[in-house]
Amino acid sequence: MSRRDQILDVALELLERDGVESLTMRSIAEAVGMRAPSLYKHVPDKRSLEAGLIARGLAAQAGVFERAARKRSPLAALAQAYRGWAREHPHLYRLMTDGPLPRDLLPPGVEAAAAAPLLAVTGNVGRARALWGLAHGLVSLELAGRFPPGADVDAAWRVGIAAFAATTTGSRSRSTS
Amino acid sequence: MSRRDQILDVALELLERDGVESLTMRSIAEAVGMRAPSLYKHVPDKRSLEAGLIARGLAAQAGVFERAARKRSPLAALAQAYRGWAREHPHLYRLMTDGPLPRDLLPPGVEAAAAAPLLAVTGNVGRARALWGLAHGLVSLELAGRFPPGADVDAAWRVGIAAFAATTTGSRSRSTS
DNA sequence: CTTTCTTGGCTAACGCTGTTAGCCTAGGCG
DNA sequence: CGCCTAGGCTAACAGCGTTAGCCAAGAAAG
Repeated sequence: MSRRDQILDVALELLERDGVESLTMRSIAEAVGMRAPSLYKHVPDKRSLEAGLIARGLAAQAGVFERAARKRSPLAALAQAYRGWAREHPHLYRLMTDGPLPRDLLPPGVEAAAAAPLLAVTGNVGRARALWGLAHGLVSLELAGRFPPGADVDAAWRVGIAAFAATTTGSRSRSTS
Repeated sequence: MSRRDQILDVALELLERDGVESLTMRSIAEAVGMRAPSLYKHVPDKRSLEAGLIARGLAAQAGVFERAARKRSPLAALAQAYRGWAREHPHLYRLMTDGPLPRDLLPPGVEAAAAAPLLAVTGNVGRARALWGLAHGLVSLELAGRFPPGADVDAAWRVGIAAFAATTTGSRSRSTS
């Protein structure tokens, strides 16, 4: 295992435990057992380090989503998988979704791999993006604590996926854009 | 106009022009015509200053959304108003939605005022939150540049609101939670 | 009218951030 | 054996939010 991967391991652990604003070059370095400037012998800058974490997150999502898409009611399973993964990795999820994707630093294909199951289940791009919007929006609002405490978030999800499920049967493959 | 309001004016202008990472205490102070530490004679800290901007954003949204909710097809109009406002004030929108709302620093009622039209149009809380999730998710993905360049975001919105419109008539007032 | 006190500016500085420059040492290799 | 590179180090810089402490102008009180 390369030193870079070891740094990413430590950084990921730190991120998931303490959140994104505790992920500093100095804290990572200390956890690895070196001083901050030495990190730059293995990683060009912090943005690239974060991109490494994002790539891992996308790869993990891809695996989870693929499995969900093979279940009996794939749309609901996918939605549940999306929300579940986000709640298990809230800090990583926020790192992945706050701010634009560092596409220039990502291994090619990893973004598409995470999106593929969603596209497969929904059938067309418009529906995929709408469903993605719904899922990301609900997750994002939930993680940010925007819903009042005690709000029935499950109910909102049920309403949302019901709406999409209805149009699945109601107007399947109407537009193929 | 109090000095605090004048500072908020300048900060808002700065935010909307240059984005959230250019909104520093020193840049605000310079634009106002003073040094950074002097800002603390009028504002307790940066978080409270940002809360002031968020409050203005919520108030502005409330006005826009109320007008949209009175149109002929309120759901579509509301969705369009939501997206339109976010695109007109992308930096403020991100400031408002990245991270949890500073509810302790917000004038009471302003959050509810912005949410009220959505609740009125959808009828019940579950639907309101699902639609909010959809709108926020699509806006957030669009502003973060998550969709590939040239993606038909309009189509995704059409699909999304169509799904909700369908369940409006199909199962109106089924759950009243 | 004078004295006192509050308001609102200032500079200097602290601890934090990411990052760079430059040094040094251990180990592989011709 | 000598050299060169890989990978550590310290010192430092600029910029961040923020605090301490100083000082002048003007209001307020006797």
